[in-house]
Amino acid sequence: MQVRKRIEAAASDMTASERKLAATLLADYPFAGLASIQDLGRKAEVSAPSISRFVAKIGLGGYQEFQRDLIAELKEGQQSPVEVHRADRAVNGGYLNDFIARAADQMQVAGDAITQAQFDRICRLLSEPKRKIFVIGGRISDTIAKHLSFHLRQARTGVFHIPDSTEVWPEYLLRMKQGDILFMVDFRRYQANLAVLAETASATVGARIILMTDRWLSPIAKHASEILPVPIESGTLWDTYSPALAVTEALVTRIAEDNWDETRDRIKAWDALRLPQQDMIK
Amino acid sequence: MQVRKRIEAAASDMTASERKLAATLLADYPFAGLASIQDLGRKAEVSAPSISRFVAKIGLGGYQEFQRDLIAELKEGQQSPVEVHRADRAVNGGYLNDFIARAADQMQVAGDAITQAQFDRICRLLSEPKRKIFVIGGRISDTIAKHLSFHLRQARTGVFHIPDSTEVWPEYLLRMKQGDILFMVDFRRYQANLAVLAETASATVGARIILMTDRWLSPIAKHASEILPVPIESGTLWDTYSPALAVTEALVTRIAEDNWDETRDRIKAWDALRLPQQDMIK
DNA sequence: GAGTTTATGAAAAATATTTTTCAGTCAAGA
DNA sequence: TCTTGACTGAAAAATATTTTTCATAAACTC
Repeated sequence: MQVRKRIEAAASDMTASERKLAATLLADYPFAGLASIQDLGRKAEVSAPSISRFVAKIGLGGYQEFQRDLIAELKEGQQSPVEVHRADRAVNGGYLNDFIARAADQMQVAGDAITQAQFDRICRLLSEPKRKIFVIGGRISDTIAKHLSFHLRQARTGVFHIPDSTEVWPEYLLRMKQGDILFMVDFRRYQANLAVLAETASATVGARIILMTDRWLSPIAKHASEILPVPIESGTLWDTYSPALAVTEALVTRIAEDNWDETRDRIKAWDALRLPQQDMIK
Repeated sequence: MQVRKRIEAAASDMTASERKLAATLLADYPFAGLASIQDLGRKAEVSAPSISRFVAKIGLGGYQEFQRDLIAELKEGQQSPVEVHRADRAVNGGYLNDFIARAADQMQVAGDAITQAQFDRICRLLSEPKRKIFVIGGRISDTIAKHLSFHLRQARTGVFHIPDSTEVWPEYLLRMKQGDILFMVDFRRYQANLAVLAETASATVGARIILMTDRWLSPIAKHASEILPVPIESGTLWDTYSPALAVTEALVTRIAEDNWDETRDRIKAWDALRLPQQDMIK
């Protein structure tokens, strides 16, 4: 139940100081309740014990629980940017447009959650030629990981995409050296085997792990030295990976731009090898 | 100064656990910071002392001051969410945000370019249980195609992802019946072999081709009965596939929602088979 | 590879916060 | 006016929270 409702429900049966308290609380709801019990006491001109009793009276376990509830409400009620946005353009509707608007908003959120410095740092790490780069993702998110490794491979040497099958993992682990990068993408419905891989790579080999994950943080987080948090809630049945893809693309594009000379040469060389085969079809 | 800005400002000079902390904080800003230092520590997989030091580093007097600031911001922002949001955006620029803004624009374009009627029609085609669905993409765009087939497979039977290697294609072609769907994703640097596949499938087998492509229209277009045009120019060195992914996600989400009962059952059955293996790792 | 620096968390200490106890106050009724 | 009972806050006690200290581990440098 909402805290506000609880207060209203108990209103008929309140003492003088409790009413003072209730008024103070509701006058600046829910922020007044976020101060310490002392501060709130001062503000409402009521002693701390009265507050303690009040909180018990409205059926909560204690002042801390009371605050937790308020925060939860606030978070809940926090009008998501999506809603704000949608109100903005109320007109255009349609399933697709709606979906896209949400995805676009989540992308914005991703942009805000990743600092510029972090972005630069990760680009730099992925650019250093001495480090090898190993890339892997989860069942679904491997598509994102593939995108990364594919483009990274055009910009530099030493990029390996680790296959799904755990059987060949040791082979890749053996190839890793200290300081090499293991870039992992893991979104919810985290895979236990990826966590094991992370553990091994960081503990045994000394690889540096860069993790792209959602806000609940995959268990890999504890081994990671860089975390790229990306929102994935689309407000629908399934998650959206568009923000993750956008961030990935931003990374690889930046890296390619920074190393343009090498990238251009590599693409050229690569095309020369690929084109003759391209039309080969039975 | 906003706490978020403080974090960004200090980002260049952070240790590993501080970065983890920053990521956690920003991923669920500002609510993550409203928990107790212990809880936050648990969430970010970092010790309480590290948080204490972190808070000092970003120039605040202590955890309590940090929380007070967050609450003040929250209260501030509550007044006029839209304005605050806008203001935020304007300031922070940077490569990533810039990139994301472009991608978001392109997504809008995609939304406008696909009519609601077409979107619905394609969803319906992909939902009809009698038609089998074959999916394939180009070298890079197969990422998008994989996403489609993966999710589609959760909503229905008879979904096949055609592998890269041309050698096995005939096998798939033999399996196709008139009226089956061949969903192809092909962006510039079109692959000749895909065009051949399209030609064969439509002329010989009588499959219906749905094509997702960019505005230059892949050579497959002439065989396609539905074309989903998606913009891919990012204004940078490389193209962006975010709009394509967003459209794909919109499709599969809509389809799953429309066939929710079946989808739910399939996912459940699927999980039952998958979970026991999930932890299987050497 | 040895030595130095730096970062980290466990434990202890310090601090802040909340709850309980308890004595005083006040109002209502005899 | 006295008694009774409920309400209140000061102070103490109990808790929870935060910060400091310190030993260890990791990373970096020469």
